[in-house]
Amino acid sequence: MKRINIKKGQIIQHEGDLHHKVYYVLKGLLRSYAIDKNGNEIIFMFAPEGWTIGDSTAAELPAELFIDALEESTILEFQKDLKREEKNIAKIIKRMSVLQSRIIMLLNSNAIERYEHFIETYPDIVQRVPQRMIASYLGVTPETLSAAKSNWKKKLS
Amino acid sequence: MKRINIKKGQIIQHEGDLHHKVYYVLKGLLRSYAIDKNGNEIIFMFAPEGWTIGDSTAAELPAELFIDALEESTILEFQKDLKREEKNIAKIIKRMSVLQSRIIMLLNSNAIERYEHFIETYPDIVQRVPQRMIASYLGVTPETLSAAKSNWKKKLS
DNA sequence: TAATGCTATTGAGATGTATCAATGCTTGAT
DNA sequence: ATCAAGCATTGATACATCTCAATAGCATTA
Repeated sequence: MKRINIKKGQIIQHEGDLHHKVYYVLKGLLRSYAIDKNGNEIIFMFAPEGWTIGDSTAAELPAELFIDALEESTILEFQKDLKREEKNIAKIIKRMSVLQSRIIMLLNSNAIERYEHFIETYPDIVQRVPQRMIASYLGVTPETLSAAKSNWKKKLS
Repeated sequence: MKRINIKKGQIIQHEGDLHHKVYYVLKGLLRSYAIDKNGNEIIFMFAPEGWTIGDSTAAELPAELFIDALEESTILEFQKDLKREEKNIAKIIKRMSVLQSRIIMLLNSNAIERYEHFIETYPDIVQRVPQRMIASYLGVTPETLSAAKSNWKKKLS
């Protein structure tokens, strides 16, 4: 276990890396993301204080995602270890539920519904990341999210 | 642990059920699905022989999904049990990887790319379920999937 | 102060997908 | 054999989202 300070923009896991580690965020904000065939960032998750990131893939497999810091952060780095993960089995199953809910949301909701759900679920993160990254997390373009918000406000008034 | 035969169409888990069980498929084909606000089925997963279904949610939480049989099936029913799941931690983490990949696919691919990926990944299932259910799993309407396949074949020739 | 880069917004037009209706096909039941 | 139900396909139209370009705001830096 190692305590590490990382700067904004610093990448701590590259796609294809083999030796997996798990990161617990003490302070700051990290994200994981993929790069698609057109070079676009696809944001998979955000990890603020108290979250763990880098744990959804098997240690034998190469990482599919990059992980970097969106703010100056302090993290704890752990070696991947089934024994430890066994102790956190309840937490892992809870995270599976979250992934399941997100899949169902992606299967049947539109841009504005996804955004509403996001701000309800992660109100703190909304303030801390650029809107274009939220758009990426939601699976829409920044322009679409902006327009959807605009229509949404009109409707409310 | 109980061995159970179920008929095509029979529902073995209802949304909102509290006491969770896990089902291992010996023979046949099951699926899990949600019903959205418009009454549409949203298919979350298929489970043919050798698969486990009903394990992605915490036992304390009410089920979000229905589970039923798409073919006459034989299953083993287990009580949910963290001790047993600890032994399968590697399997659970592998399933998390699958969910992660599916999310990334839903975030950035269109109907035909999703379909291509599906038939490569689950070639056996394609033959066994109606196409409208595959469309639901992919997050598109049956009409869109049908049209996408048609365009796709034209492109190939 | 001015200049640069990053971001959010807006609009126009193109593309993808949904909705609705009609048709023909297959399957299972009577 | 007939009938009914479910399914896949097709086409027309509406809607959602994407792409591209222009603009303005804001922060950082020269």
